[in-house]
Amino acid sequence: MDSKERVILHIDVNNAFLAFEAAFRLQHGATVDLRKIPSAVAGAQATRHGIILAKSLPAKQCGVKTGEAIWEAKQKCPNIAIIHPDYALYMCCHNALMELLKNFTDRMQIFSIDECFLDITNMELLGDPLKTANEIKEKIKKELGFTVSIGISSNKLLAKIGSDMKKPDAITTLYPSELPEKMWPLPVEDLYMVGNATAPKLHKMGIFTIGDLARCDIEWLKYKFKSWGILLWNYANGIEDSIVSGSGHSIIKGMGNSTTIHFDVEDKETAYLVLLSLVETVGMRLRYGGFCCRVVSVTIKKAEDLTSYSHQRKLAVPVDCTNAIFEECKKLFDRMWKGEPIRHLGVRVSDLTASDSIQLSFLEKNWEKQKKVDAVIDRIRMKYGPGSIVRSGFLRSGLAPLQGGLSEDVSFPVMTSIL
DNA sequence: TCTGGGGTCCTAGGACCC
DNA sequence: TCTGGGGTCCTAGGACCC
Repeated sequence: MDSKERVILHIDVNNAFLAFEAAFRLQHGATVDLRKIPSAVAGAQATRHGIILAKSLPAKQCGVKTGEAIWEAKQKCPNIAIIHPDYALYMCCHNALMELLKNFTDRMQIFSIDECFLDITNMELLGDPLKTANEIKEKIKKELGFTVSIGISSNKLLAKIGSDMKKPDAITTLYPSELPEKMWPLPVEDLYMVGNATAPKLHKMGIFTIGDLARCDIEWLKYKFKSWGILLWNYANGIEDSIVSGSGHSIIKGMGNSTTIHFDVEDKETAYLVLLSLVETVGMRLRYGGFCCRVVSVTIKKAEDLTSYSHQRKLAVPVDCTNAIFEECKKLFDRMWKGEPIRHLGVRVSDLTASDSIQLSFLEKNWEKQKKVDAVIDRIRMKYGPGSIVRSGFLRSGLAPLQGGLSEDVSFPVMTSIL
């Protein structure tokens, strides 16, 4: 039995955040299309969130790069228009896009806020895959007002690489038979999973194109990079067979919340307050999802050199109480902090279990009373908004009492090395 | 006026057990 | 006069993605 070749599409919104803004503004009477002038979506400099999140083509032509600071972008492109991000709008656009795509097939995997895989195997009734892709592309442009790039292949990896090859508003096929001609001449850093650390190492080994990597001895790569080497070799040869996993099925492994504080934190009390604001949100998300966590971790990013370090601890019993998590965070923080100025703090919980299946332990502090308090606070915030109940410690602190989004916005199955 | 925030997976080393 | 060796769990850090 030979299994039939699959047909996979990868759909990728071009310059997503900027395109969402542009489309929304045009629909609401704007006369200028942000995509046609030098522009970018970037956070506020005053609160030290000023990096480029998305940019227009004219800005890109000036040399503006995603991830760089606003002042750098302005040096290259003095008249660049800066727009502050509106994540609620982006989630609306995301939802609208996914709704539209659902009409083509339910074999669909949401990959990020602006990316999606469709499995259209056995849908010949729609005609040639190119025709289907074109139909999707035009429908999105007409109904949602932004353009996408689509890659077509027989697996997710190649579809994804394909969608990246021609932009914007384009369709590219990248079937295995096309690899020598289309993919192997590309620089090795264009390969999915070859990042800033791996690329220089490969270069040192004389590997500069994806083809160089594909023709490498796999044993040598294995020796050099362990399991990573095998993955790289497979990817360079277009080998990848994960399924398009239907939306919503992926199991969440952990949740985190972190923030760059708009001033350097130099005392413990302020750090505690920031940690609490982060835990408040994580705790609510945890309870909202019906989870308890067993591992709590705290990350500190130093103001001095922007490097970070973290500590974590596994608890004897899973918890979901804001205070329980906060207590642990404080202990972790005390254990690790050496007194240097802090730019950024993060809290993360993992090793999640369903909250209805946990056992009470007589050894750990009993959090039953706290659970009830959390439940009441959650209900009030759900009904009257996150700001309706605030801990008094924040009142004159100049800090936000809750940090980070309360995401009904599904956390995405996000990128793993096994696509 | 320096560089965000949300994820996943892998590895190495130490503790501890048999 | 010897320090083998396998296994699991835990933690810190690094790599990658959007």
